[in-house]
Amino acid sequence: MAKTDPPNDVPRRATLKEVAKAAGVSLASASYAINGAGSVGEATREHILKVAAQLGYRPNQSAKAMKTGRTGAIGLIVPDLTNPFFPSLAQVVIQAARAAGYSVFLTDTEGSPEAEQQAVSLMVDHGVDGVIWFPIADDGPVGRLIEGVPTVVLDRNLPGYDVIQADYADGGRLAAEHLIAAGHTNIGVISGPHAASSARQRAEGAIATVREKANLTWHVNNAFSLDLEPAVAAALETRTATAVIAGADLIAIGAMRHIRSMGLVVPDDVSVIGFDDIPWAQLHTPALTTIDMPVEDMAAAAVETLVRRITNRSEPRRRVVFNVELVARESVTGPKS
Amino acid sequence: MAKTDPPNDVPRRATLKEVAKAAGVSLASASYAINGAGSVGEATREHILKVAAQLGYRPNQSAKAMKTGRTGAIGLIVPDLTNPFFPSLAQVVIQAARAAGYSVFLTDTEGSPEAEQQAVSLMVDHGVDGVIWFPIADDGPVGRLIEGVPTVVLDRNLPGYDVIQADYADGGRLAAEHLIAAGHTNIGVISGPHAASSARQRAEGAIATVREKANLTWHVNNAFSLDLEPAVAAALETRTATAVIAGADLIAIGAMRHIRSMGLVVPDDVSVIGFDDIPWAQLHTPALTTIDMPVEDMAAAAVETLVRRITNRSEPRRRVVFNVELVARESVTGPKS
DNA sequence: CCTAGACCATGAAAGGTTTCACGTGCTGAG
DNA sequence: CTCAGCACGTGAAACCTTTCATGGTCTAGG
Repeated sequence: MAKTDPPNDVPRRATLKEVAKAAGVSLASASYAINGAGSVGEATREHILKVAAQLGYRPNQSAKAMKTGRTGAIGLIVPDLTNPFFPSLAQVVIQAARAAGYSVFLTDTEGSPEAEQQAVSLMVDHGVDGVIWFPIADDGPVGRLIEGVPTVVLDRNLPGYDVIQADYADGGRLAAEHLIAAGHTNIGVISGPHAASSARQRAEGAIATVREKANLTWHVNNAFSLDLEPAVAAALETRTATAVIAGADLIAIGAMRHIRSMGLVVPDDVSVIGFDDIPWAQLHTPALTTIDMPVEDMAAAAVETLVRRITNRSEPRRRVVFNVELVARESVTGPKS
Repeated sequence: MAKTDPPNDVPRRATLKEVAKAAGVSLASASYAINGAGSVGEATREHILKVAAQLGYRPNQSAKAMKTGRTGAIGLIVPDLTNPFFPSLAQVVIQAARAAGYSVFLTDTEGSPEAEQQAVSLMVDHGVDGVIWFPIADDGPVGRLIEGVPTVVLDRNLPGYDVIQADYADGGRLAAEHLIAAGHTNIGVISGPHAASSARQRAEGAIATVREKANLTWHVNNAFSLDLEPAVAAALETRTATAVIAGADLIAIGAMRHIRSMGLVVPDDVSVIGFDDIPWAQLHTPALTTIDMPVEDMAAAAVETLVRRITNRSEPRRRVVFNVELVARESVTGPKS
């Protein structure tokens, strides 16, 4: 009876040593040839490359990582994949990373700081060269863990990190102006959780402008997603506002559903404006007027910044703020006369 | 002038050797203590653990991987993150994987076989313990690359792999029955690209049933997403069908938009039924009747199967088929009398 | 009191790669 | 003709861990 011989269904990948031997050169030369570094004669290099290809050589990344300290992986940490904004972001990040030769660990923190903590730690332990982090809240214990790993922070201005943001305050302003220009004077604001600076900025931008040029009928915060907080529902039900600015498209959509369930119609009875321009926004009926930010550019900038920092840790910190713009659709009209 | 001293802004993580030295034990003992393997006295183990914690020791995964051949990472390959079906899937996979101690490399193949090829190869090179793969088409060159890496295939029945599927044919049947029960006799079918067996199954299930109990007015395939193929638009414009079965919710939504742009209303003029039950389906106006499959269960099953195969490569192949169900909403009514 | 084992602990090899420091042999300038 | 220097190659160390084989100490049974 043969004892368990090496399973031949799992063809071990060729090692560099084997390539070197097969090519009749030293390990060092093989390495140099393949990495294009060192000094190898043109003829030898080609020969080695040919042999390597023949053997189907693929470098063992773990070993490589051990020597170089580079894993070729980056992490992307987002709060909630269920919010369509994030897949859009992830898609571009993955694509850009791939172009730069990196693979992407994706993790979803489920909106919970504990999960965020755990996720990040798993990721960092795993050995990533850098992290793109879209924090749930402004800060928290996670910041410490990431210490030592190049990190670019999306959407929030965390001191000490590279930061990619959009000009939310201006977005809030734009939204308010748009409504005011349409003739609204009684405007309500629903904002996201104020633990997040982004939500604050959006709200503050809107509120400041509304206060200045119209009436801020009410302001509720801490709305999170499609399911409306009771406070939000209550505010909506006062029917005192003819227009609503929501801190996110998801919130806006939730609000519109609620409004409809009250027997009112958007935009005839109440105008609604959102934030993010998620893909559904234009698919919704009525199509949602919203504030659009250049996700693609932001994602690309994030990757680019991260790669830059990975390759040169002493880069000066960067903070890039992208402009937002209003995209007018059907969910806003003038107030009922 | 000091020559560039070791950068102290990047605190090198403690190595196991350092822990061992600090604890006054051998490297081996430290390793055993931390991994809970080998034989270490209770007292020593605790001491080592304490020292390790103090030093903030985190094992170097690359080194570990090199010895053990396990990277603790799995890959998830999906066609298109923009289709909300996939983020839902990804979310559960990531979560389940995390629970099992794995991190997830996510990659989006942009619906293109070349990108798929490149993505997979990058991933495999990177060293993943296994792959969950949602193929674009039924087969192709990628299959070869994955050879040697444990793989579970989602949605398509690829021979030789572990497979997780939903019973699409039955879904098609369900959709057709539903329409017929509502009184429709002229039914059109729009299906996805027939290169994908899933699309074929959906269509075949629907068509068989329609043929049997009503009239198949027309059938166009190769629809892909929101943007309708000209052929699809043309079919819709014949206005010969009072109900349409679409091979995916995204297709259904695209169709509804087109129908509306023709001045017709869903469901009064045309009933529409989709496939997938993506989150938008219920948010859409009118809410979309669709075939729901248990994404969470499928994702969890995929991870579980993969982990099983990783830890025991000689597991028998599995093929799990999940039941689908129809969720009735607003986009279907009886035909106009 | 002796010895077999149990129990702990350790040294050292191995795993695949990069890279430093060095050694050849040749070219071309003086 | 000599020798500096270049181009090309190589041996070996180092990266951090796991794990095998081995050795020492102590206990308990005979």
